Amino acid sequence: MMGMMSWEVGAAEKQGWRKGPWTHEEDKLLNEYVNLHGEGRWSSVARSAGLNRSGKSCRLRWVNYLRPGLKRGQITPQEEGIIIELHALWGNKWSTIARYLPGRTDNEIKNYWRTHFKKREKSSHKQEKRKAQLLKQKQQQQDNMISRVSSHADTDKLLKVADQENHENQQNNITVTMHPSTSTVEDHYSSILYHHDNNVIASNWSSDQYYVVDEGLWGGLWNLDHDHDPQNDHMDTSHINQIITMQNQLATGFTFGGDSNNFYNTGGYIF
DNA sequence: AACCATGCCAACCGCCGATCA
DNA sequence: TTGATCGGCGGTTGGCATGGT
Repeated sequence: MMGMMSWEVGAAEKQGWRKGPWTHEEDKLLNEYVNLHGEGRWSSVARSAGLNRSGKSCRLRWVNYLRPGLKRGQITPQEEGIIIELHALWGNKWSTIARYLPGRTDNEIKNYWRTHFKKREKSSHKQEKRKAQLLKQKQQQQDNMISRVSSHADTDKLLKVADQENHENQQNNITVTMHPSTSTVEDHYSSILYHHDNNVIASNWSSDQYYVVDEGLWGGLWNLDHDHDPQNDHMDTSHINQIITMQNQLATGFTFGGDSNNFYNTGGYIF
């Protein structure tokens, strides 16, 4: 990456860029410049504003500290709940999670998570190994599912896929439906629900989520690798909460080690 | 009072993908 | 097509504050 040297902070010292905490004067210069010319072109901001800082450093300072509308102070219990839920959905996608917490930065959320939840995460490290094993085992099964579903382009065809799945799963008493809240074909790809005796036992929501049903019951592992981007599909928090509620329902249907509110780190079968 | 552990947070690092000439 | 540049991301570090011994 030699071409990146002028941008990389790692080269800051070689370039003579200043490092370390920002001074009030530097903040003032950056603020004035961005207010006048807008965000972007960070490397020229550094030069034009008379800042002896790398463009990357300027961007970071603006995004995490100077940007208008940033919230200060402690993360509220409500916000914590959202962080927990969205982390359960997407893992360490801090910038994605931050989009659902107005005024909070990805850095802030990341720091908060590290401070408050990292310890709990460690305890489930062993369980992660088990999950990885399961993942490998089921990869082939999952690939088959992806190729089947992604070959269809509209809802009718997707419903046929569901029928096909139903037929294949008849022996196990498993039925397949589409999640009722979906409105686009893309959503349908990621919203197939699996039922057993009228109970939802698995779903395909989110790229990073693998919902494993009780091994004794079915042994299915599904992940449609739907690359969910909240900016593109305009999903709001209430929709997220619907999904989370659904996930909690799913969780209670599994053989979980902890309560459904804490399934994200209980070593349950969602990961 | 001094030391240590821990929490917190701003800032840096390294990498990757998009864009552009 | 290729290399340079830019923007953004997640991971990590280091310094300060605070509380306990």
